[in-house]
Amino acid sequence: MTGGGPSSNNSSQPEEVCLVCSDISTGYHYGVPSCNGCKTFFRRTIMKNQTFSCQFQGKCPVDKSIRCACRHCRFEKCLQVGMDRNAIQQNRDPIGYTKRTRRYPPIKKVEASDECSPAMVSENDRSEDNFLTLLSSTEQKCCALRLAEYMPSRTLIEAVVSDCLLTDEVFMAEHAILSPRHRVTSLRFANQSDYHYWHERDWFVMIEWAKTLPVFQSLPFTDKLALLRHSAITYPSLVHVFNPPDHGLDTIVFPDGAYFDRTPEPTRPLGFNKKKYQMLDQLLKPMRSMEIDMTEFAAFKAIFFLNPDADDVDSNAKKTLSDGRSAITNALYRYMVKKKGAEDAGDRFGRLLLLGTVLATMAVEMKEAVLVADFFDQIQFSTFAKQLLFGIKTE
Amino acid sequence: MTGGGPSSNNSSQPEEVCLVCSDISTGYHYGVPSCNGCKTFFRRTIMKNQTFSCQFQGKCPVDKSIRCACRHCRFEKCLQVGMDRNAIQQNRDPIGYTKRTRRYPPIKKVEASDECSPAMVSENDRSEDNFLTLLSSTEQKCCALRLAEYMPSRTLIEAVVSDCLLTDEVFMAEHAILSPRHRVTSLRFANQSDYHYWHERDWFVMIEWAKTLPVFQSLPFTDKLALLRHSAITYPSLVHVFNPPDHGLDTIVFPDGAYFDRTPEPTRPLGFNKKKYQMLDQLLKPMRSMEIDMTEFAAFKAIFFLNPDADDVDSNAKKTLSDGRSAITNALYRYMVKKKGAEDAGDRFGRLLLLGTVLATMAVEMKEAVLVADFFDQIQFSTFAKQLLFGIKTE
DNA sequence: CGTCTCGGGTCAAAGGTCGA
DNA sequence: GTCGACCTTTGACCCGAGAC
Repeated sequence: MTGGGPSSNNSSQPEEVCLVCSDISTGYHYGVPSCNGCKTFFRRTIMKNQTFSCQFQGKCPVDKSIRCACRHCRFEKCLQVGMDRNAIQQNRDPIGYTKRTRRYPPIKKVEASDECSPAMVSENDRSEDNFLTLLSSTEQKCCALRLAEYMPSRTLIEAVVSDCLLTDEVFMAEHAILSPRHRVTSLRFANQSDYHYWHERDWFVMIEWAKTLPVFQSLPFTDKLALLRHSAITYPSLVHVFNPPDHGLDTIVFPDGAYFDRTPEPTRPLGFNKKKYQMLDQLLKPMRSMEIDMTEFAAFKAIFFLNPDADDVDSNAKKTLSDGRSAITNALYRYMVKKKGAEDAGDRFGRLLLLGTVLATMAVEMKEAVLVADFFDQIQFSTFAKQLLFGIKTE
Repeated sequence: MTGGGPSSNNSSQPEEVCLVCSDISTGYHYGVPSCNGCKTFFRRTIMKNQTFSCQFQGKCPVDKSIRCACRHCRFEKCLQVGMDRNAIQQNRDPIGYTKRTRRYPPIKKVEASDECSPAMVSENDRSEDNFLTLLSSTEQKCCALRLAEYMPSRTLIEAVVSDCLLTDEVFMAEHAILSPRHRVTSLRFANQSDYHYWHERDWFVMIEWAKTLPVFQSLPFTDKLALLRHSAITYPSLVHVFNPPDHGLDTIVFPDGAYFDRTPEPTRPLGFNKKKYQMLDQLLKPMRSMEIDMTEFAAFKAIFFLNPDADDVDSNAKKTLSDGRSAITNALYRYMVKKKGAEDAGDRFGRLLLLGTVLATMAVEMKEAVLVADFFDQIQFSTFAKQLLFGIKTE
């Protein structure tokens, strides 16, 4: 370049700056280093012979981010830094025009990443984001399956090794249809068999859901069991809390109209009531207050399911789980930034992850077999559920 | 072919369609082909910072004919199809037609922009950030006190109600000096009395530390006890893990040279070894790998100490705790953004908060008195420690 | 004859308006 | 108050004259 090249300058001053708004300058315009916007703004104002008036006191700051806020002050600033109105050429021969291409090519640049860097979203980020989308759509299928009539009778081992139903299009088309029994016709206080019924359904769906997770698929069989066991109590709770029907901050209604709330049930064991309050106060209320959407819920469920610190998980699996979890965490965070803006995302993300402590607490407490018994009373579980909750005989 | 009009393309593709409501698109808005209505709706929602909630299940269809039926679902759809909130600009100068104009509130604009504008931080943010700085300096005092000789003998109640030593300049100047006993001269495998000794010291410091927290100060006495009890096991663990001397990813060395690592100790109870592994594998390794600094540690400790879900915390205190915790969470997040950049902050923040699940697990498991006994064997605690771990007699 | 700069023109996509 | 058809304004990008 010839020595005076605008950008070659000194290394310390890589870009010249618009004297009007401090944006990056595109060269000298009307005698002043300025950006494209201020250049065009000045020309237009002169050409159209416009006058503006300031809504305030004629002292508005003019900055890249707010340069459009007050045209009067922007134009004043243009003059003040020395833009020369005589450099405007009133009439010129018209020039040919060309059709321009879309400003937004199919790929969106998104992600606010400041202009300085290449700003390309990394390949890795993109695949994590795609996975989040996938998780969300899987979640919808889970909802459908949960409300269907279909309910297999099988052992835990059979459930884990069998092909995944959620990804079986034929099966889903045929069976994943709302059962008439799973519609709210009237509310009634939930009894023991309601709890049983929905827990069995949720465990069934849980395993089908788990089998869609690549990280889960890659684990050895015993680690799969360990994770499932670890989530046996928390998974259904999460599902009950998140899924409709939503009856406010202190009532959980099952899809068939059975419900429970903070009403104490003195005839039940202490452990039962404690569990109930915990779920309502520590999970239901915060989750509903946050108005978590399906994508966030799907991510949340997966993050806490893929727990490297779950009991009996082999140490070889910890790294896999930890990485899988991170991928989802990061995608979730980016999702929240997009949805709520960077400012609120931090708070929201923090709140959601802190709910993990509640889940962890529930998971540990319910490991005490006595509490399980309290919670579910003396009613018999299916073989499947017994194996899930209490382990497989051979152990 | 550039020759064709912008949208006339081929006759087969006459109109582009709004990805939100399937109405006719008027072009790309906020990154997405969309109609005028959805465009304006999106802008207004962001500008006014509105939140909607769905009356149904958050799955309302959004279509030209019914797009106004559920604003929550319409906005969700906008986000889902990829409308970019970063494309929203600041308020512009009104282009007066005839009547007066409406202005939106200042709008918040944060993120990446950093360098350009003063980016006025909100008053609230600033005070949260200041508090974080304070936490960090308090943490340094805690370290000093921990390594001092001074060790009071008092009951739990006396400890909680007495004036805070950490903020007593005179006391600190006189007593917070490194004791010769708390220097590593040589390493030796930790025995039972080493555990005891350091736990007693850490409990002592914990209470002095807690008394510096305004939120803690504002609580009723019984809630203070509940929080302290809840952190009785996890607080010392955190301190052991974070504080020097750092001997790598699987050894904890107390300041006086007593150490422990993954060496199994078959003569000890099972609970003891389990606890040890948990601490080393689930806390020490992740925390040291992350290279947490003192500010982050200080915030982390406070976030998990101020646990609204701790046992026996009165429901009136939950809100206070929750807010106090949020303030720190937010400040911590902003700190990480400043330190690591917006990109890495999400990941780091997530990792740190997820450690909360480990803490929660430890806290619950150790509540079983039998585990406490296992861990500490049969050696006698001080009155103070007994009250802390097992409760005060009157209960 | 390049090629760099700085004039002006263009139009997709921002934001604003106001009757329904 | 919200909605959205219909405005104005913005600015990234283009063309071309003139200087080197």
